[in-house]
Amino acid sequence: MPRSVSRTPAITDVAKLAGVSVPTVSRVLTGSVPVSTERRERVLRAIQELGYRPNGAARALIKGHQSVIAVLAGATTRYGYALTIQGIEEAARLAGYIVMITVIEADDPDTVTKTIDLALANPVAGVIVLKFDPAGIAAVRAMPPGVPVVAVAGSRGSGVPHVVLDDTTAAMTATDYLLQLGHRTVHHIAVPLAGRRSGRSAGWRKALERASAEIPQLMEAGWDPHQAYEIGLTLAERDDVTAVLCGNDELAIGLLRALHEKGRRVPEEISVVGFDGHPLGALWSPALTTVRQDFVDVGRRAFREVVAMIGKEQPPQNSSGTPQLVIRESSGPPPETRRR
Amino acid sequence: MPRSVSRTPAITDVAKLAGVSVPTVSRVLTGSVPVSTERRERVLRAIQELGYRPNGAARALIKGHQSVIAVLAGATTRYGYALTIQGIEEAARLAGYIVMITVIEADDPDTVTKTIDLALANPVAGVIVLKFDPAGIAAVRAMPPGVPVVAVAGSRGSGVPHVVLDDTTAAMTATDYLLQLGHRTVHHIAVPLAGRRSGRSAGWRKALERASAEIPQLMEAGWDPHQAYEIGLTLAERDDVTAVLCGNDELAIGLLRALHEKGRRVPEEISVVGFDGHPLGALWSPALTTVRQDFVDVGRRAFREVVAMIGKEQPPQNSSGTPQLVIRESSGPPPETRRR
DNA sequence: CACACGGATGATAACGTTTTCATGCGATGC
DNA sequence: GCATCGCATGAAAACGTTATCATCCGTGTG
Repeated sequence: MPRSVSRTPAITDVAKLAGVSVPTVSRVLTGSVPVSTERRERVLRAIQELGYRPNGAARALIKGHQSVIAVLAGATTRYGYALTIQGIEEAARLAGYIVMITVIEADDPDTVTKTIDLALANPVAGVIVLKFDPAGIAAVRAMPPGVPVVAVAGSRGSGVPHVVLDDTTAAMTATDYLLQLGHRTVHHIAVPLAGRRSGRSAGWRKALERASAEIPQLMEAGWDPHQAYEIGLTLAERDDVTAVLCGNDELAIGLLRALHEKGRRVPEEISVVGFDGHPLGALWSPALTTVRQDFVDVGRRAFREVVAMIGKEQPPQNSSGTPQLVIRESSGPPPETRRR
Repeated sequence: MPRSVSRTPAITDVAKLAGVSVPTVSRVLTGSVPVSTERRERVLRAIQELGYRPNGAARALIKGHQSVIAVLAGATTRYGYALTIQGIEEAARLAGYIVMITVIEADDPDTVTKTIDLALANPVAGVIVLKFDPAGIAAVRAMPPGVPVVAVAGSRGSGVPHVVLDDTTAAMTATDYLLQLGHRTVHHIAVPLAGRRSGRSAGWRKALERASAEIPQLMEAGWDPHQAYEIGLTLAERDDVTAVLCGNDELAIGLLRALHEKGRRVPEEISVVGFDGHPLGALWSPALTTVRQDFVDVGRRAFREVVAMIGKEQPPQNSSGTPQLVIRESSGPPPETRRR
């Protein structure tokens, strides 16, 4: 009979029931040192009987080394975010780590610090910050020193190690593609943070500059595709717009809807290119041309990097994933070219 | 100068530097007992200087009460899954808890048990299982006794407390709606697990039975919208199909694409209704009629339930969220009615 | 036969924090 | 003016586990 009904069994209870010492039970559990078959079986039987389960806190305390990776993100449900987290989780699980998710909702320093403190109140081995938005930037800035931290971002940054998903190159590829089709210039509906430092907007601008094309006013949308829809309604009235690069596929789909409602034909009159490779983009009519980004892979790389930091090892060579232009139905030559 | 560069500072280091006892530092940290202003300031200064950060494992060990909630899920990126996790995370963070995510990849007992053991090797207060698929069912089954666990599912189940998202009612609502429009019957493309116990398929069947309508063969698709697309290609050839209820919005969009390619008009010839309320569904052409489910709310409810279990409190009254039929462009009366 | 050796085992220390208990001290009540 | 009380503080115990060290026993070697 267990000594106390209310208390969860501890290793001492197991040892007592099995008639062995506490360290022997521990040895059976960890398998670090051989234990005679007879005792091992007695111990296992006692564990079974008591429903014993080692206390993780005590384990973590003595081992000093933690096996939890904290992920800080401004959101979890957006396509790129969710996929990156998936990559982190998968790599972590395979390596025997567990991931903790904490959403950074605001970007004012106080709230961010409070949220980070909550996350870091638990024993974490390292931190991965999804630096895709202002909240992510604030999180990186608010990280206390001494904690291994890696940022995942669309472009390289300073302060902490960055694992990048080369957004700049990706946006240049997409913009170049549209220019080569004959478009005079390419308009751009950007996701937040697009202002100055977003890799996507930077790549778009750089490609236009290199081609000496006119650089139109950047249109900033939020994350909500409806905002791109609203922008699209006004864009549909303009006949100087023949190609639009969107900051992500959701925005592109919002834009497509607006153009459709206004009777503008895609790609005959206007070409639309999205960003990310959202699976639903392929099922639109017209199917969305996009730049596929390997978010899962960047998540895996971030995990490897943070583990290397923990172990003070040399980080693995940080190949940034190659973006892939996926040409589908929503892009083509501009109307002028067609008329020729 | 800190004593050792390599070691992270502990509470003893703070106490030494501040010239107070260890418990006093602890009292400053927890605020449980008043400390004289002078000492409090010395302690805070020492903490600042050392960059001290309390060890969560030691805290968890002594307090006995953990503040980590483990979430077990078959996937994280699918719309409903991601939103449920979002709801859990939000509620948890506000209550001072942190969530750990672990994906259950396979559904064979061995792998599942191993994954759960990995998750439970950490100090967790309770577990929430997303029982939306076979992996989730396997996880619930493999949970060791003694751990507070709540399942989130589309229909009520046994064994552990369930927080439900009344899929059955939702599917009945959608099916009734289509029948009332005049459709002779409603076809159904189901998500996995649809076999016998899925609430969605059950509701669809029940509504047809109640209306004494013919019950067509259920078509089972995976989670990939392309499978619904494939099914749609064959469905487009049949003229006995006038209404299709899909197991989720992604499948519905795959179906819409197939019908569009085959030149079948929606909703004039065929009505399509999705499930979940995916934001992109509203931007399709035609905009997708769907049954919106409040996943975020079910996540919140699951969290409250598991916290109640931990504290042995009476669980909050478990109102199952009311599904909401969102009628958009993809559904309408059947062709016969229109001809009249 | 004495001795070293190796393998299994138990006693004890250690991890870093909070809680409990005891102490000293100034203020208060009779 | 003495006993009592409350308050801030420090010493020590406690949480549950693993690591370290010593011990014991059996075996092989000289």
